[in-house]
Amino acid sequence: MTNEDKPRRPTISDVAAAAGVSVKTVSRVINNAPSVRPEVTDRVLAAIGELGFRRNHIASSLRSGQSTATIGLIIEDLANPFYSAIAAAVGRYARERGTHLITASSEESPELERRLFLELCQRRVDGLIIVPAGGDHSYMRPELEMNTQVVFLDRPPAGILADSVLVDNAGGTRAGLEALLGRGHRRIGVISDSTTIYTARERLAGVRAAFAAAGVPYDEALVRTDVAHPDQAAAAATAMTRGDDPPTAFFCGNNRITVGVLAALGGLDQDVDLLAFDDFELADLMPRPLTVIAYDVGEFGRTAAARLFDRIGGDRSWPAETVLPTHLVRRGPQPR
Amino acid sequence: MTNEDKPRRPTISDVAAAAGVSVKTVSRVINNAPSVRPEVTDRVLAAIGELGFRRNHIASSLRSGQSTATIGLIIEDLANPFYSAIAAAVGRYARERGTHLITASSEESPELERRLFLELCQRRVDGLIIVPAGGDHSYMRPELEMNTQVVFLDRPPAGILADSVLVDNAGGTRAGLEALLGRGHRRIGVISDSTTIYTARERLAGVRAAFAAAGVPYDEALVRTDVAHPDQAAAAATAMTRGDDPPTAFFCGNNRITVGVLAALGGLDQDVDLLAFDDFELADLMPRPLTVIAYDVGEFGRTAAARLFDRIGGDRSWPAETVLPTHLVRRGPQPR
DNA sequence: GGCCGAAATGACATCGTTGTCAATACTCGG
DNA sequence: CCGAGTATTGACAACGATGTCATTTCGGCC
Repeated sequence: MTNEDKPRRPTISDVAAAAGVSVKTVSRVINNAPSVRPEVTDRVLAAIGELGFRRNHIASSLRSGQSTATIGLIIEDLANPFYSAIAAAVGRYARERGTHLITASSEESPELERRLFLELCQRRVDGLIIVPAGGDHSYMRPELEMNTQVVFLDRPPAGILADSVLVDNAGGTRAGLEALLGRGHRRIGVISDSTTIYTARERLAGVRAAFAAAGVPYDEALVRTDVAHPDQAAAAATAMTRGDDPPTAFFCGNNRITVGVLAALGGLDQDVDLLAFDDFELADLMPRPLTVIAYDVGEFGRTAAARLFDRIGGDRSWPAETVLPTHLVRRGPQPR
Repeated sequence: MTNEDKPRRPTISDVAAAAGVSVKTVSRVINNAPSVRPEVTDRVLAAIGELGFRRNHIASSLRSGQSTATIGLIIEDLANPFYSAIAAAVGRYARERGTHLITASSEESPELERRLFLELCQRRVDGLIIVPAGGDHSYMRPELEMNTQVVFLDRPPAGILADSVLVDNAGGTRAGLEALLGRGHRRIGVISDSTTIYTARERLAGVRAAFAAAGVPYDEALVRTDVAHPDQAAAAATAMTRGDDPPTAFFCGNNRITVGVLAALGGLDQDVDLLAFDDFELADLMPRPLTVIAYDVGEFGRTAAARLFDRIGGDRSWPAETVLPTHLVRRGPQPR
């Protein structure tokens, strides 16, 4: 005869009934509001414990209207260590501020990015950090005007004004290439992601600048763009090494490409030198010389998160672009 | 004089006013409910477009009460590629079902796990996938009874009955060790995570079983547990190799340990053989023979997600334990 | 003892949406 | 042209919490 088959969660009003007080008093106790006698507080807390009551965060944030204590993160692909490092940093930063994180992968599709963004807005996240896939973000404008905060990470916004946190793609790449050139390399294979992507364009610009400054011709035959997957990078590297007058070094435009090129070169051709944008964990164990254009990815994520929380906290200053520096690190076989 | 400084989001009732219909009719249009004349639908849609209205998902799920179209994922550390691969798989599976994912890292703390779990329940997630850090999950019982679905991943629940999805830790490890023993190794260093962790215990059991079956003594001096960080693993490996009668092979109990051991061994001692639980991306480029106990991590996550969605969909069958098989893969320098 | 201000408490409206149910409009058959 | 049945629409309550404001209670003081 008990209706245990009806597992309704206890509400604030169940607690009120059990404790013999009004719902408002229960609300006060839950929120540590003043003006509740200790004795009543105890009674309410007892009822809460007994019923296993937990405040419905949904209802709470609907009523109070302001904060859902949730932020969104839209990245390209969580399985990519670069992005998961960002997600981890952002998640930790958020957690330290009592905020939860909804992560979504846009899979590099502008359309999906847009859908995810709007869905997260419907959930009334307090703000979003986004690594944009699309080239036009004017669709965000209404949401921005309605007080949703957005910080762009790794790539700047287009068509709207918003904070962004970037790395020094061109400068880092140029410095890296200058190092390669300084080591005597003249034929350098360049493998890049799609030039629709900001970072790829910037990095290629860095390549060109370095070549130009050194007076080395930019041989189109040694440049391959639109490489979206390690396998394609491997194929491109293999093709280049098979040509006549093959490259003596490669520039890998991102961590996915580096993986592909490393796999293609395998344990052979120890002489081929590598310059890679993005550091990675096992870099030192790679069987060949390797210079990485490195930066603190955790810091990258934290910086964006800090900016976002400033905005959520009410900062209405003019949007700013923050650029993180890179530095070169020699990896691979350590000379002993 | 305009009050644009008051960026209130338009509500369903603003739309109703603009379209000259009742809120209920707007609600019908939003939800594709039948019985709205096309002409009225158009009028409402026009108003929606004009005002930039977006349904408040918070209010919606509060009212309808059932689903928030959100699930939670509690893992140890999103920065670990193993967990990020899981998160990516779960996220994708969820997204394909119109569900969002809140990811949280417990940092291997039972207390934090508990807090995160309860917080996510307060947000009324439809269900959770959890890689538990704690050894007692009876605190979850009230929530389970109130219809929150939980699937345990990688480690089974303790103190409650719930679905779990595991891998064949003991069997996989035993098979791997048998391979090592078959290759003639007799002194095998074993480096393991804390034995408070289920997977570590199971894998150690697999080690012992393999040793016992082969009649090889289990030398405590070559066993190191409670290794939580690559640096500790590196230190442990270094210490063992410096002993007299050093191991000719190592078993690395998880991917973090493998990283540490690889770093410690560096490019030297090409003869030291490695057996590692968990495959990893650059394994083939490692400078030494390597056997990995591999399994499909994406499948692992998807299996848990599928189970969870079955539960959310109403499956009330008896909780089941699913065990994924492992297989051995030779990695490292390829014989040619 | 009675009065005053502060503390404690509760009644009720409200957040933005959807469920219930009643009211109205329209269709078709006879 | 009427009535039955269906399609369309809206009024109102409700989801579970909190804000507003009124009311009650209490301690202290003259």
